[in-house]
Amino acid sequence: MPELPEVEVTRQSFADRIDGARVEAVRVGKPLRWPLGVAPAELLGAEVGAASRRGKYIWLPLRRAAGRGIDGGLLLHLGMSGSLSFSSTSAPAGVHDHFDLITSSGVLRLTDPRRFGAVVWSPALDQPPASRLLAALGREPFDPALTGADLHTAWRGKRVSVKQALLAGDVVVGAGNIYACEALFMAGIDPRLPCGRLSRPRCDRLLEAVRAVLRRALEVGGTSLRNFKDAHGDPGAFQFEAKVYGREGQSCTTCGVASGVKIRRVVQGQRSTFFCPVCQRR
DNA sequence: AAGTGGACCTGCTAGC
DNA sequence: TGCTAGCAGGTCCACT
Repeated sequence: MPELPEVEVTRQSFADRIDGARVEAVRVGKPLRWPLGVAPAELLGAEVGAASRRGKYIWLPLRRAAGRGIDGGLLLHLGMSGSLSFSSTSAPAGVHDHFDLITSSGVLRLTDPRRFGAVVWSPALDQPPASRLLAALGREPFDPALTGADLHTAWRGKRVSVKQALLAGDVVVGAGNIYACEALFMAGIDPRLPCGRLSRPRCDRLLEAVRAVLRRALEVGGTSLRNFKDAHGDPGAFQFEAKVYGREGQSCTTCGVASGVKIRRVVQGQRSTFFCPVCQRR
């Protein structure tokens, strides 16, 4: 579920409420992608700080307080199917609830059927294991210093498709399968084009499209394909605005109304890519 | 070195 | 109705 907008919407939906809370208990369910890396008891009594986001990760700082707890933080990732909820009451844990941080302000709960998500303790963001997990991440899409020239430079000479290059997230983070498809549509670029063949102006346009798509998704609370909800339990609405994602065989909203041009689906790097063969050019 | 494919794990849906 | 194949929002790792 979670690409940058979903992660950010989730973060915003609980950050204020958990800030300053005291960790009272920790419940660990089935194993997630990586081990927690700390004995849950070590966290008890720690004070929670302001949750931040880097790429699709959420960093929840913890501080030793009143002689209890441990300095560091939890790095959370929602994987493919994860979501976080924050509620003042602690409902019984369901089969897919694999981590509860029970605090004086409420319970932060990770629900993740496929368990590709993770909750990893780290002594600091810039120390392992967090630093190692974040090391390969590209720039934040809304970093004002990031320009199309950065994409152009990073992709020079590379043969991977621009769609896969976006998904790789080592130049610019945040666009997953849905938003990469949507951004390429908005920019009018064929997703199969080798990224090294993109002209500088098209890199500018692509970055602008990535930003526009992510910004819009943030505005409407992200995409809820199956069951994404923010920590309040509210779903997003971007799925109603997708122009290509999941629309294989349907008419292109831009050119297909009169001409009957249909959205196509191809597989790139074992992921579905949706595009308009007319609007998106090589 | 860059590029490709497999791995992780579970649930849902379309099709027979 | 019941089974199976195929698909799903991510990303790390091993191999060529």
